[in-house]
Amino acid sequence: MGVTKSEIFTKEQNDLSRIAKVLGHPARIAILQHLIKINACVCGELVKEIGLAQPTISQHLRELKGIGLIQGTVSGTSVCYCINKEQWKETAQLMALFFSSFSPSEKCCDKDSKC
Amino acid sequence: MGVTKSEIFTKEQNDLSRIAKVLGHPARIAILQHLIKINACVCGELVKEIGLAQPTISQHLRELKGIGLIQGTVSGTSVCYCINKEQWKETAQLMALFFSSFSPSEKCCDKDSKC
DNA sequence: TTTATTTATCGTAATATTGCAATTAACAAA
DNA sequence: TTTGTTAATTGCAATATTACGATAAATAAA
Repeated sequence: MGVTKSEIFTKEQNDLSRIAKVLGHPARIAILQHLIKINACVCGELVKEIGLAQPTISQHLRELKGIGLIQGTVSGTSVCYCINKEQWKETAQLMALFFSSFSPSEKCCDKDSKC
Repeated sequence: MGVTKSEIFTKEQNDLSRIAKVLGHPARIAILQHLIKINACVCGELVKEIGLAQPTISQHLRELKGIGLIQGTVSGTSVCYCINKEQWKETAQLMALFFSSFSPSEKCCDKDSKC
């Protein structure tokens, strides 16, 4: 049915997967990496930098804005985008917390272990 | 057109987004969290634990296996799943590296900064 | 062998995503 | 005002994802 059953999951699971989903496209990773590399604002250069049409970039920017990872400031006819420091930190911590929740133990799917 | 233009992005961007995409569904986060919580193998319990049909869970498990985050061991008629330690560590490092690539600087989209 | 159990696969419907051309909106400069 | 520039929005086509019923495959138990 193409529709995710969000209601049967916890807020944490939905929050984390929402962030991951937005990061789940190479163009959006590329946009973030470019904003980081330039270390300041970028306007329409992203369209040239990434090889996608302007409406497509605009759409990806909106999704990144949707989870707060970037922010845009209007400056004349152009818009400056940059990383949102606070949200970046929060998101990084959320991810780090998730990955650190697993600590390897010996008994797992080994040949003699019973399930 | 619904198809991602992977060829215009770097391997790093494609790898990272591929992982994020798989993590971008609450059911797959829930599966991982349950495997972590049980700290050992789980077989068909996942179907009861998560509220989705058996073919749906099987499909999600296949995607998680696809990026190596979990592994399955056949045991009689059932299959034991657990976290793949090595891949988990590697994935965690890849994510951590990405998030640590941004270090906040002062000049960014502030009212007086020129783009 | 027959039956039961468990998981993977197939097929399909509903919905979501990706990408772009065309257009609109907003502003700056003549 | 008119013209040009930049970015967002709209509309649409192609493809992907999600979910599940039905079925198949594999093994265990009777």
